[in-house]
Amino acid sequence: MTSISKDTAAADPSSPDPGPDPGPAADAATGWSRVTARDIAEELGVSVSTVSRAFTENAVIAPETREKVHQAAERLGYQPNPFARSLITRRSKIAGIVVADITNPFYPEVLASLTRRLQDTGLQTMLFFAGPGRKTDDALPTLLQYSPDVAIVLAATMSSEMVTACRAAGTPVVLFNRYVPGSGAAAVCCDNFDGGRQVAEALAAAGHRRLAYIAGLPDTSTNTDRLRGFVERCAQLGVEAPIVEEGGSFTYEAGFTAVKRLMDRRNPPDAIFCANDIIAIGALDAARRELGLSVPRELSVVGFDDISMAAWPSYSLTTVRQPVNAMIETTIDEAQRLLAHPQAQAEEHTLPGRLIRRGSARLEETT
Amino acid sequence: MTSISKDTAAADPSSPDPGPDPGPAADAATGWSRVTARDIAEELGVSVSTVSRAFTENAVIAPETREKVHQAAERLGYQPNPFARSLITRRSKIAGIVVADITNPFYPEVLASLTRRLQDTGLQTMLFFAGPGRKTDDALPTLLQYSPDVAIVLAATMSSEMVTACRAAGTPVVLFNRYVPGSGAAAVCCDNFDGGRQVAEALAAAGHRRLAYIAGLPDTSTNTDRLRGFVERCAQLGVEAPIVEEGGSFTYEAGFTAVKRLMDRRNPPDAIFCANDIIAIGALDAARRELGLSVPRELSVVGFDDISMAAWPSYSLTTVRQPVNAMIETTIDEAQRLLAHPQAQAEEHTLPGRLIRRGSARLEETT
DNA sequence: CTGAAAGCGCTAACAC
DNA sequence: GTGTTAGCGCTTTCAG
Repeated sequence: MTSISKDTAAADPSSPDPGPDPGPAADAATGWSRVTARDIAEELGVSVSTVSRAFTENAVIAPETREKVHQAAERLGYQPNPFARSLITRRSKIAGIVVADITNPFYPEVLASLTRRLQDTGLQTMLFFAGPGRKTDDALPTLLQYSPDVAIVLAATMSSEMVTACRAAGTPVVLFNRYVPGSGAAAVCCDNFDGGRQVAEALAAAGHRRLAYIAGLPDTSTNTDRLRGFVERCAQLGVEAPIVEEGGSFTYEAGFTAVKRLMDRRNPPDAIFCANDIIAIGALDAARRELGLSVPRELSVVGFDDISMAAWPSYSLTTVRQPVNAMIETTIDEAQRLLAHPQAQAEEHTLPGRLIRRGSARLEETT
Repeated sequence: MTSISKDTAAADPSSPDPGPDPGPAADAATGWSRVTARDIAEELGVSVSTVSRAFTENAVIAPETREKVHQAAERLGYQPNPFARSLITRRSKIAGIVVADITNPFYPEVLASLTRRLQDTGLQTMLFFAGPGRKTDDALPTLLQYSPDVAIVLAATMSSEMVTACRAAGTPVVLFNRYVPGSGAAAVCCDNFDGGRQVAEALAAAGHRRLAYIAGLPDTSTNTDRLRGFVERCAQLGVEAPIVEEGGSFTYEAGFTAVKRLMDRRNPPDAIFCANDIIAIGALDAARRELGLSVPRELSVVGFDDISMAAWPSYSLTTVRQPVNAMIETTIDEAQRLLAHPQAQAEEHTLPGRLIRRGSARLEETT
């Protein structure tokens, strides 16, 4: 697969070779050497169509012809030009991924797995960064230029007009870890609501009396659903309503500063549920290093995501694990479904999360 | 024969629009539909060439014509198809980025800044993941298919054959944070050798007597250069040669386990220089949580990179800061230079790093 | 300054 | 099964 046209000297009898033979279609001046289907066709004395067919699944072509073409291609270093191809097929074999917040370690992890899985499916990834400062909607026209077979939006909201525009352009959109109700965009999420409930339950069962929530970016479904589940379950269990402290964003600093405000209150909480892991880690650091608190003896901290850092001994963070791999599979499936059936109704998928008990929260009833 | 044969008859003066009025792009607000240059041309009664010229810098076209075209384009939601364009211009306006190790938080940070800066330059990013398990060389043929205007390789080595293949295909390669001597690939690195020297100097000056180095991935220039600078400077300063402990990879776990082996020795070190930050953080965690050591009183730990985590209070890691932004600018400049002058000699750029003194190392002479 | 014509490299009918 | 013929949407000579 690594071969490049090297020793194909005999191919072109007419041209006086300047130095080492660059093979067919070489442009010595620019350094450009791109082997085309025609080069292969001429080399083999077949038509370009035949060469094309050799590289098309389910094309009618004699097996031995295909083999011959593949060999020649290998030898001369030919690969079909995906741009020319997609001009006709109207399939770009490209997935456009929009990332809003790479600061949160959850997303590099997702991005890596997602891209890899996409590659396995034959889709290459084009990456677009939105915020901060750049809205998702702004990144999308550029993305749409490339008419990707699917647009996957990580950690960001988008306007329903934009979703409509994408669909009009034939590009299905799948939101990952967000949903925009009524937008018509497909979405794949962890069950944030239930995750919040699980945390409330575990914390209440362990006898925590005064609960708090450190919020992330307002108006995001992840943030509000986790909170809603948490609050609602507290109410059901007869636990006093949690204090809600605005973090403002899903960042380390948000958690770091919020926890200090929280513990400054007359009546500080004995357990804090954070909108996500990176907030929780910030909170943990501030609690221990700045406030000198012993975790979990004096304060329990719970996160959400289960990023790899959560398992590090320094943090040993109790958290709700998002089923990332399942979410990725679902995302890819949904994308393929939407691509295959352009008229299909976009679906919102919700996958269950699971509370991972580590050391940052006291979760057994103390005796 | 030639391409224009579709509506020779029907496309006369005022074509009566069938049904919904505005023609090909009803949703002006949403900004996109599959509108082609021809739609604009017909709408305006000009030729496709003119439309094309309106979107080409330095093309000869009347300013008011260009304006007219732009307005129509805006109104109908037209954007040039980059694939069709690049078929002719042989410039894809795409940067191919190969990432090997996203586990190391240094790279998401780089990736984000790099992609953003590239976007500012008018280049979109295609992302390819190599290892673990997938070699860089394997990712490159796929990348080359898209004939990106530049290939940027993060954190990975590649064979010089592959570099040659890329150049032959007209794609300049810039290695970021690695170099492969004699490969002919351009490279942008922090001065790892000097970084190692700086650490040796600071550690020696503070009176540390027994030094150690936790190595990362063997045979990478980052790893070996940092070590070389460290060892060499120690020798010059008359400090006993550092113990070298193999970590095996640039990971948290590598640091975590290596430090335990190191401290298990008869004659354990009192200062450890780690091949990068994430190793150092693993080492720090193991030293404190597993071995119960007080840092920096009983053990100094120094990293390399200055990832954002290094500044967190839990770690407060003393480390050598890589000049990431300058490295990115250099990378982009070098890429553009190589693209503009295909025959130009690829250069290896080395930018100075700086030791950031935080709390994980005792760097003043104790009294 | 603009339009007509000729492709870029490829796939997709349609013949044979 | 394979070749021939039309384009995909665009840029680019080359006339005028």
